[in-house]
Amino acid sequence: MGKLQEDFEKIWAVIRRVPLGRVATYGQVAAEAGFVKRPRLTAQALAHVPPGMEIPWHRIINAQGKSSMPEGSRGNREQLKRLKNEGIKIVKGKIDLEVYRWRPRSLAPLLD
DNA sequence: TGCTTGACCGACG
DNA sequence: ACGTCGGCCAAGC
Repeated sequence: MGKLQEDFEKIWAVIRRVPLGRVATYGQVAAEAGFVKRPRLTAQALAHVPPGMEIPWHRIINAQGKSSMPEGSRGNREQLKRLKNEGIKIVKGKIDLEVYRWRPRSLAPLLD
């Protein structure tokens, strides 16, 4: 396994902890996985999720409270649809992070 | 080898 | 509520 692949695993592990009905930002996920200031690693990890792997990818949104997928794209609609199904309110394409952001017990892993 | 591009972010004006 | 900038770093060309 390459190092990048291992990093992806850590990111995916964090994403799997985001509970139903809540969301997390790219930067938040990266930091929680031990990669501060590397939100793009989360984006990359999501883009490389193996087919068939079960993971709540739709709960990851950007720091502006919006889906980062191209507006109007299939993925974008699918994401918003799933979030609504989980009871999340979306006003003008935006989610209130103050209300729906996932708040884990530990802010960052001290181990690795 | 160098430059551009990303499912990004926070600070600043 | 914008637009810009610098930080970040793997991939593709």
